[in-house]
Amino acid sequence: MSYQSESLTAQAREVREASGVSQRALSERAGLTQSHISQIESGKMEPGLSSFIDMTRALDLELMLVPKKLVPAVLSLVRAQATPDMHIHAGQPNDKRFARAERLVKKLKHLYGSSADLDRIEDTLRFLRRVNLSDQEMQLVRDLLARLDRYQASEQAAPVVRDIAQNLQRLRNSIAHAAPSEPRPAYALDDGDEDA
Amino acid sequence: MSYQSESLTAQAREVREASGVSQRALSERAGLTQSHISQIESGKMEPGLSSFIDMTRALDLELMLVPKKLVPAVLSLVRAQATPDMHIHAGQPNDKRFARAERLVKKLKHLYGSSADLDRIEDTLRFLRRVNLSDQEMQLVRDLLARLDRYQASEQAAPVVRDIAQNLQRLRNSIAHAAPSEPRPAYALDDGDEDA
DNA sequence: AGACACGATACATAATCCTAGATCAGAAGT
DNA sequence: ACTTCTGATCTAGGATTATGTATCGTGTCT
Repeated sequence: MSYQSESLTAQAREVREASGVSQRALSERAGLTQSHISQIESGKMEPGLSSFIDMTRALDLELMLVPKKLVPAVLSLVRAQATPDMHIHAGQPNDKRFARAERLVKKLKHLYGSSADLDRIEDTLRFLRRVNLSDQEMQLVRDLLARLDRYQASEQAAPVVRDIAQNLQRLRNSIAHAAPSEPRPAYALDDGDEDA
Repeated sequence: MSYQSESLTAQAREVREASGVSQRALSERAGLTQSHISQIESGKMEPGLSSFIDMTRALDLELMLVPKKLVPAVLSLVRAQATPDMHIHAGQPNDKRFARAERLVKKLKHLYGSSADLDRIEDTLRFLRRVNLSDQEMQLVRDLLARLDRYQASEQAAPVVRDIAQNLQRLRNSIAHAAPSEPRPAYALDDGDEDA
């Protein structure tokens, strides 16, 4: 079973993992089952072309046909853009966003009293602030903070806040546990446009 | 069934046709059946990923995963090479002459086996076909093709074929290098127009 | 320890790919 | 007219994919 597609499926997996998307989450977005994705990624089964397209599109990738001669050029193009920053040192306008978020949390604590969840959020934000985030990760943070902003006044903010805290922490963990020296995904993961 | 892969399969078909390869010839090289290829190309069936890879590799194409963001860049790269210069325009009576010539070459390859020279001629013809030629240039091509026609049956066609190949390539190079189109596409693509 | 999310695996069922033939109409070449 | 080559279709049958659901072991977070 020396599949010639192993390189492609491996790339897809790298991108998925680098983006912090679980097989289950991906399966929803792509319209496939988790078990299906697992088998594809581990090379236990050869996907149909359309399944693979569904899967990669959900990862913000496009499957393209390139003349063999141009493969090296395309590769270098992709790699160049692939790892623009990642953790390397920090930031910029994001700082403002974090500052705003931290102020918001403080205000919430003042208004409704501290809660474990709010503490957790505060904590995690402090951590995330000094890590340089990929575009995708930053997008996630942005979304979560936007949600926090939206629900701050709501009556039943509690469960939402809890969910946000969880998500932030999950992101933190994925970064903290990312294999130390090796794991730069070698592939792109930035998308970054479109907010919804 | 609006498959999301139709664009890819259509592209593959274009390349196949542009290369003058029949479905049957391709089916041999790719290890698939002709009927299979027909159905894939006409969108009547969705190929498996590995079938599609077999098929495209036999066409000197690679299936690559590209971040959506880079798609336009890659596309322009690919187009730059696909269209060496293209004085654009013109599908005229010359087309017929070229078609005939290409068939002739194919026949020769079939009869006497491929040779580097025949390959070169085939290649060059494909290029010249889409270029708008001056009367003088066209005259030259006409003469060369006539010679090819004349000597095809000859015992010692080899040196003649070689000479024709050389002359055609010289013409091609003069056209390809004349155009000042772009300084440097940043990714050189030299499609082998160096003389040998 | 208990709860939970992760990926891997198992299994039955449905769906479809893919092969291996043969055939057919159309375009070309002889 | 006859031959040859092209791409499109058909038939069957065997192989593989894909779904749905459920479970398992591992690790992490409460």
